[in-house]
Amino acid sequence: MELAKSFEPADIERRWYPEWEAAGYFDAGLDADKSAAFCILLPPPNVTGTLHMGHGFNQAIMDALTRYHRMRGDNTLWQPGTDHAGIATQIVVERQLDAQGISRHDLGRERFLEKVWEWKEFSGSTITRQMRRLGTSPDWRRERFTMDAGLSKTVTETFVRLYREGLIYRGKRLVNWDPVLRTAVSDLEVVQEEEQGHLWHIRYPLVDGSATLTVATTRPETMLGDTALMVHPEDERYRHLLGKMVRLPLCGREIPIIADAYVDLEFGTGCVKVTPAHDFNDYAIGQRHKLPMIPILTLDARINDNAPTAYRGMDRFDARRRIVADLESEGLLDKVEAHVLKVPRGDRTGVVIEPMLTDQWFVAMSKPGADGTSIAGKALACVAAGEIRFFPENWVNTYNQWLTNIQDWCISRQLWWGHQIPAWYGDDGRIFVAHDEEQARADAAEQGYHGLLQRDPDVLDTWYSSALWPFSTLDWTPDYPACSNPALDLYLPSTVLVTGFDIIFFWVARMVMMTRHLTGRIPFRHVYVHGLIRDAEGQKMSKSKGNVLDPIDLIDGIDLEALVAKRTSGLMNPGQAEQIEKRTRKEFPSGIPAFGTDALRFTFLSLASPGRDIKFDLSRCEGYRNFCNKLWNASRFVLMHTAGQDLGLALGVGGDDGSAALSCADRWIVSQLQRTEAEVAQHYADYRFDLLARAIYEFVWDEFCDWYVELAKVQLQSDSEIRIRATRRTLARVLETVLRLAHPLLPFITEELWQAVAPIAGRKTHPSVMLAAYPVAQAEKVDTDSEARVAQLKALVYAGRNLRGEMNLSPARRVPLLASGDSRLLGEFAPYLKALCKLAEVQIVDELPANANAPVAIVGDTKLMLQIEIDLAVECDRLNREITRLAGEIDKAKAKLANASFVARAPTAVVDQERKRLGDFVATLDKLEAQRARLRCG
RNA sequence: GGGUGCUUAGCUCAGUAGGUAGAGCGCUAGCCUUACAAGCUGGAUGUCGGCGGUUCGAGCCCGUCAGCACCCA
Repeated sequence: MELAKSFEPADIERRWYPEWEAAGYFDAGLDADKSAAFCILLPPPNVTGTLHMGHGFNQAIMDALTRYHRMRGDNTLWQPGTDHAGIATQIVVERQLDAQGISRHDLGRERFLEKVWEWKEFSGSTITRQMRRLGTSPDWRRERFTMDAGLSKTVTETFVRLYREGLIYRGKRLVNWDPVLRTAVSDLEVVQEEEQGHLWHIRYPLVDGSATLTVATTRPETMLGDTALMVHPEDERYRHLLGKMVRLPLCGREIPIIADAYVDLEFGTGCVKVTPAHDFNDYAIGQRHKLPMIPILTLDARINDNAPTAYRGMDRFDARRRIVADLESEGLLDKVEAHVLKVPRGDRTGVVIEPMLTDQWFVAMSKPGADGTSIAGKALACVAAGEIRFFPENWVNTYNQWLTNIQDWCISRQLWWGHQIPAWYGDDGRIFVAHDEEQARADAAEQGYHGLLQRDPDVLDTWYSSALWPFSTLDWTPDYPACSNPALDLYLPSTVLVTGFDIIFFWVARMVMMTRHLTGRIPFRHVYVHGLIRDAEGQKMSKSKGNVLDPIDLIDGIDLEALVAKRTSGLMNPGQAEQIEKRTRKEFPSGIPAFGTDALRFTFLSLASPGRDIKFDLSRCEGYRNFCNKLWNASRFVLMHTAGQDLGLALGVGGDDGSAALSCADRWIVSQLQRTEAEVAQHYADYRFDLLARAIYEFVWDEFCDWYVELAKVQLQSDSEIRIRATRRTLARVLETVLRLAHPLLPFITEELWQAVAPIAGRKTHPSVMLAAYPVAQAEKVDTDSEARVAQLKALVYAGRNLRGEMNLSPARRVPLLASGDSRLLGEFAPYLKALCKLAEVQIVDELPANANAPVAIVGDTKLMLQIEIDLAVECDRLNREITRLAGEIDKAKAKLANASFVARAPTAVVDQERKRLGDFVATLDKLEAQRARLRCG
């Protein structure tokens, strides 16, 4: 088979993926006889668009793990699927309709949902197509969607169970309300952002007219709903006013002055207004002091009829301006200060969130369930007990801290896209939670209600169904564990969850809580938490910043114009287009070249250092594309010298042409390979993909290509057929092993090369490398003798090359070398030295000629002399520099050894090592000085 | 206010038994050496954020300060 001169990924990728998939190689392993099972759940991508770099990163890791375990022979499942992403998806579709001038209300719920399903089909298939481009190997036949019938059934079942257990309840509470979406959102969906605002100082007159109290507020419009003023109980300034009434400006209502230690004496005037219906802290205070709650906003954040007529129907921000103006004209505005405050905004819409008193459904987090422990308590316990481990470990703190201070989870959303809440209401307000309407009706009849039933129109928070993902995707049924299935038995819990730290709360903690509570099992054993992919400047990638990269564009390449067009289209704020274009043209003046999937994956894995975000660096990607090319060309070399040749594969070990024929170099590279294999296994166990990638990179490039292949070239010139065969065999087998070793990181190139190399190496055990056995280190092949000898050889080669460099010899110029030292060893090394140092010949002598004006290098007991006429001054200068350097090292070593404390307290091995270093330095120095004397340097 | 992480070569980052500071990219000199110019060979570049402590010995452990980033309230 003839390989192209350089690595061309596109064609290879196009060919192999469909073949793997069609052959069923990704299918779940369900072999009950195997002891090991490995499972990863794909964090289901949202069906809101396309994959981004974060997905690529996340999936490169998961696919490496999956392929690794599959090759190790474990029962293996990578469970794929997508998430309906309630709010996000509904927004996308609504925006599309908006562009046609249609609102969802024009369509009605049913037709709107049809539109969303159409979008879901389109987006879902885009995502899975992109995943295929990344070479991922999940079991596509098991693909699930959070709103599939089976998963929806699980949602309903668990909701009913938790309701009956008293852990899901409905109630009127103050919740985070997004007035644009007109839905409640959970605490996690609100981001607090620091913004420049104002602090308005407003005068509230006492009813008795004796004085006015000044209150500082960041939200003057909420005063319409004030039901008290509040001061600190120990605040001397106000103590005499406690219990008195003030008149609420603009409204005329009389409200009391109360005391509560919550008040910060230092902030503002030390006197604050209390609006229990529109502020979370005030809500708590209102309950403590039994204050009335007066909501003053409608669900779209306009002033409602509880307010004076003048403000009714006004938008909250218009009302703010108007109220401030009115206060000013009444002389009640004391002053306005600039003030930095935290503004709550919806993470999807960016709109200011309004605390709003509404009826919602909640999951009780810290209330004990039927078994006496709470859902959050269970989640804390299984991590504390070590059943679930985090990598890196310190994320446990974040997890614990959140669960310890957790609030009840608001799970109802006033949306259409999602799982509709299985609750039906009677005309009398009674609630019947049931699996379906029929059952609700039966329940109602049993309780004596025979009237109309109306289903709750709301849907569940997307994360509710996501929380069930570990078992819902494995076809859990309500009869579990009495009734199960092989996949559920094998893969719950899964082995490791691979995810970014940004969804530890949203998803990880909730999966632990729900899975543990509902199935009694933990959802997964390990949680590998990785960082976020950022742009080259460390900025978060986002459409609005115009700095997103599409992983597919790094694979296929993209020209500048297309990239600019992509980044500037569909912006929420088209005004940003110009700047985005400018930046893009500056950062990618010639677009992005095609790196191929393997290079991209290798880049992701190399950058996956724990506890660190990733500034994505295109030059790294380029470097790993070059690495792929290196591997490709090394394989070409090996194939050139082995294809159609006799490798002596049939000959037994120990025979004439068996392992006895292996040279020192052959044994050395095999030995290094074992060490690399062992190292790789350890890095997989520790989830250190950065070190893993580097171990493979260094073995392939630094040891195999730079050294072994060069040494093999010499051996292939040997006149011993036995030696040549052994070399061919070593080349082929080491390469074949490397291809298997690297396959989980570089699936495509390794497959393509393995198909050519494995048969030659006599190792075509399977139709695909992804099914072949993963290499396992064999301790008996570690050969410290040959390692030491090759280390010596390397040192001589380095010394020879260095001499050439120092003497400014052109690489084309071949010169003779004289060597003195261990003549047996030098005899063995001579052919290698000759080739690797580009020498005309290597002559082994007892003593170097005394009076030659030639450069000499000292390596241990060996002296190397290049036979060239040189400028005496240059060589003396070089010797002097080397002598000075050594003298410095000797001084340091001597000082260390003269330190009695060091000799007495440091471990013997360290002291011995230091003595040896000193001895070596002194010996080398002596020889250098002798050489300098011979040359009669000045 | 509470918490976490980071600060090592020009850039991006490794350095997890405390024992002679590393890689890639970039820079530089020279090479189309029959696997690879996406390459080969040689070279330069570091008060390991500051200060203090523990230790025979600190990039690594402890304390403290500074700067940056993020999370929670």
